[in-house]
Amino acid sequence: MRAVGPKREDLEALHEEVRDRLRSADQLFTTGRRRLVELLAEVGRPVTIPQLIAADSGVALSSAYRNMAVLEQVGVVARIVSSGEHARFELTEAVMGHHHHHLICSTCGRVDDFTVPDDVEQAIEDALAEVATDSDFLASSHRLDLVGTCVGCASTSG
Amino acid sequence: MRAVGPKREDLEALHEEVRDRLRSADQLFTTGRRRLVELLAEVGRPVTIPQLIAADSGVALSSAYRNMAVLEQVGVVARIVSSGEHARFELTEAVMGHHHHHLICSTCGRVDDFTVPDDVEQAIEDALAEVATDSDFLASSHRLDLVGTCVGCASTSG
DNA sequence: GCCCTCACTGGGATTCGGTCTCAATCCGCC
DNA sequence: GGCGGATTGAGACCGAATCCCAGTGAGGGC
Repeated sequence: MRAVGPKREDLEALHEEVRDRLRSADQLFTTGRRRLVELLAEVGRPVTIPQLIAADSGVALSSAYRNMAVLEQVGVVARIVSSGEHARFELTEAVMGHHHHHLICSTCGRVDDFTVPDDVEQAIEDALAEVATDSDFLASSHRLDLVGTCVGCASTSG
Repeated sequence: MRAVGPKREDLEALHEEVRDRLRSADQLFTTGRRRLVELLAEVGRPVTIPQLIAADSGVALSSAYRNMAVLEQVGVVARIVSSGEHARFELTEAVMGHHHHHLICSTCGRVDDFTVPDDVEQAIEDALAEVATDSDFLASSHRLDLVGTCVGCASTSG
């Protein structure tokens, strides 16, 4: 029983946070945007716009893409372009409050979150800081993805 | 003076390797495919098809994409979809002989290669192996990208 | 609570990266 | 050198994502 959605208070705190961020950018916290945030919070992993529409037929394609762009701009959602297919969206680490990485299934495209132990994370950050310095590169973040085959695809194909 | 291209012998060894891999898949090592491999070896970092065509106007769009797909299939080139823009291609670690990661400029989209110390790489692999086990995920590879701003964009924008 | 204004919505047209089609061409083999 | 099949290249086509614009809803002033 995973990804059954956040507890009530968490959801309200999340909406509060989103509302503030939108206001700071002179944007309204409309019903459609609220719905997108709720859907993303419910599924708890990166999903595509078609998936969101399938889950809630009341969401319009163009509005979904436009609102995702707005929410991305204010730092509420992150866009993930893992392959050539549909882009995926998830709530950012900034609003969810925990740093994580992605398990990417190269067969079905599914993406899940995972975390690594703090000491490994620290080692990675240290190493990357050095690389950035050596390369005259202003690093803002890092991405660590694990690419392979998810349980579902593994059992289906083999 | 970086990325001025590989030494003569390296290039021939590379062509040999590519020819073998293509033959194993019942594919020909044609002039067009040779040209693509040469161009990729010359630039030494992930580039888009339009960039390759700009560098060598004798390359046709459809053929370039088709041949990249073929070369990808036989493990000679890797496709990188860093953002919503053009996909980028580079020679694989298998034919170039060294494991590396990517510096991605979120402003101009430019991608460069970098490596991390062996001990850090090992720590990452160990941690990921454990994650994969815990998640019932069959991992085939990992990707570690550093996202930020490259020197060119940093100096241009201020 | 009501109206007025203006941002937001949504359906379809449009853009654009990438793939497919198909006749012409090239390559490897005999 | 000639034959047969794979490859090429120009353009048609496809699909993801964006743009356009008339209609709608949200929030502020009264």
